[in-house]
Amino acid sequence: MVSIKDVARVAGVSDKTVSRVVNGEPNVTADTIEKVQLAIAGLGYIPNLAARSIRSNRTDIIGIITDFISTTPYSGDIVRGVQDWAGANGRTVLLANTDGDQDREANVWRTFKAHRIDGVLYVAMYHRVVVPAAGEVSIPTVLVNSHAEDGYSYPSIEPDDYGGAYDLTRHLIDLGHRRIGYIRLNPLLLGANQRLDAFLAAAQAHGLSENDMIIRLGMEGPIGRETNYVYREALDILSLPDRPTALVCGNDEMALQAYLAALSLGLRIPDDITIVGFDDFRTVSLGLKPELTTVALPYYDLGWQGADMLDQLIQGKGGSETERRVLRCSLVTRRSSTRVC
Amino acid sequence: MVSIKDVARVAGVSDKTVSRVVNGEPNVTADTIEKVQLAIAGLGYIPNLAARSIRSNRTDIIGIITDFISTTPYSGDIVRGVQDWAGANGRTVLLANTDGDQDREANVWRTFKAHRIDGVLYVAMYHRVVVPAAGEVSIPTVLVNSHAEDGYSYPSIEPDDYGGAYDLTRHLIDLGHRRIGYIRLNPLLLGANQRLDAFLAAAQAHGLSENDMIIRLGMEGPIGRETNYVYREALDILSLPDRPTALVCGNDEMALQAYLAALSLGLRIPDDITIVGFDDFRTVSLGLKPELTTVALPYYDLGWQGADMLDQLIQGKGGSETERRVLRCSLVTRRSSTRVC
DNA sequence: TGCAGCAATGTCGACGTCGTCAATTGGCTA
DNA sequence: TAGCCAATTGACGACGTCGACATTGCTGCA
Repeated sequence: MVSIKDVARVAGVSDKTVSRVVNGEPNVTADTIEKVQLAIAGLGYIPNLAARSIRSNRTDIIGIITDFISTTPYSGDIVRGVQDWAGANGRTVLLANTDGDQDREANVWRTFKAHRIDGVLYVAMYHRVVVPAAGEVSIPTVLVNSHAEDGYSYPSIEPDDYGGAYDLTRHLIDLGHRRIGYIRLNPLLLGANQRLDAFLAAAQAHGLSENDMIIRLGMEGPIGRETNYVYREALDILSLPDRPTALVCGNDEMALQAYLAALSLGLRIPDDITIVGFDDFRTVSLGLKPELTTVALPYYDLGWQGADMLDQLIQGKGGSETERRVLRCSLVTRRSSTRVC
Repeated sequence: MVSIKDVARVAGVSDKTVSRVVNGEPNVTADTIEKVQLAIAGLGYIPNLAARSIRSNRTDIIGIITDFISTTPYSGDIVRGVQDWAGANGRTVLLANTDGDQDREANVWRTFKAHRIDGVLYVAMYHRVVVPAAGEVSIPTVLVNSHAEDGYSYPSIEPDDYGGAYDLTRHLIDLGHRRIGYIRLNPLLLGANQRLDAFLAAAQAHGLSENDMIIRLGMEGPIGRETNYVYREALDILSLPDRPTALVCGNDEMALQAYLAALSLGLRIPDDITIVGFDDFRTVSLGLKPELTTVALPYYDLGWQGADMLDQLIQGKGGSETERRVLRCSLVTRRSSTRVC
């Protein structure tokens, strides 16, 4: 591998001068710069970041740790957001996945520390934090899509599930729906309760009573191995004598099953039944016909802004150690929801 | 950060002896080993891989470059396969995405070279290769989910779309289907032609004529911004007077739209119409009711085995420079396909 | 003319690790 | 008892880069 000294020799200057040119330091003659750049281009020299890092104690590498989320379709966007931030800011991204396994997680932290990375984005599906302290030094960490357990304090960034679900519910009420079905997410998921609470709060705030709502559990069991009742429950709700006019699903994948149930009962969407989802998982939300009214989770921004928060933390900018940022989830109105006539 | 010398001081030995213990070299007293390990544990020492790498010229880091694929739901499994391989083999994974942009791609290669990574897995959706030679040194590279353009030779690993589509078609024929609809993928995709060719070959081999097949284009246009005709075409095919008994979709997302079209026409799946997909994208294939007969793409294995091939290449094991590996796609029979009565 | 002041460039060593080779110890043989 | 060998341990330098500091040469001004 060609080193800075090779360049120096070819350019007929000292290695330090090459270093100056490479790092854009001042006080180098235009003439010298040209000589050096010529040599660099000729030799195809690329600075060795490892060597640089052992001097500077910075690697410009950030790590992403994912748990189960890497098996879900969502994760891609978070990671992409981080990558794009990194690309725009001269950083590189190390990726590791734990599958929710404690030992693997401990290993990942060790590896990241061995690489002396600058910081970690911990992307989880759970309200849960384990940051094993392998040694006393710990790495700046931002939690993405989750927040710290009580008693721990890490900066975090999350979607505002509550706000999104509230807006969604009000959208339905504004359309005149007064009898609404609701199929719940797996209660283990962080967003499950927030979404349901917001639904109930919005409904009550607009004068609906408990009798106006039909709430069913769509899934339960450990993440990745849950039992799924969605289709059955959807069929059931939609077959009720006093069928609701709208059906809210915990997420878009549940909405897919609700579609299938509705269609197989001969119901038309949205004429006979309004169906809405949550997540704006586009494979589903745009794949369904009519396209699905849902709430967009800001996954990409979670990644991008999470990376930005992490950067603040690394730079030691004030206040970021405890920041808990929440990103808006915006209602996406499509053709699956309509006014009650 | 605590270094090997700190450990040496605490343990009362030389840095070299600590190095020996850390790397499991022979000829160290059990007594010394214990002293050193005690000091390591006490200080929380973790070896600095960057420093190690500038001596050894190996980083044990492999890079993944993705293009558009990172925006598709598939990529996750490939990446997970690579990560799991890396975890099991003591490597770390650097991740970068190009969004198909030439400049970004060139940058990514530069960055990877700057990190002196051992090799690259280039994960693409296209039959297309650009490996810009920034300088004369090039990094061992394996193409995943694509292969080299004519004239270039890189090792590659791909799914056997042809074989999978052939099996799928024969499955339908075995079930007695003699009139079959087919909705094509975007012709830009590598698998599109292979799947169609296999379909035609299997059909002809079993005595079907061109008149028995209704072939439509489901999508066209640049990746990520294609126009989608699937729902319309599915409605059209299913409304034909001599409706086919089975409908083959280019992938599972297309099958989703076919389901919706069929159901909205009041057809029951599979009683009135058999529908099959391709990919086994589980959000869809298991989310559909009845669950979808499809062909599983070995994405996870593509990642794992791709990483393994890359490792061979890095180690310089013979023959691997031109290997072109193809992985079987296996038919997954579920309830959406049934015998014609 | 002499010298301060500054720009341009170079020398040297340190970062953390490990390969090379030398030094030390203890035991065993002749 | 001298001599030898193997096992154990340490001293030192090199990897590629850059920070601290030194050197060189030139300009401008008293």
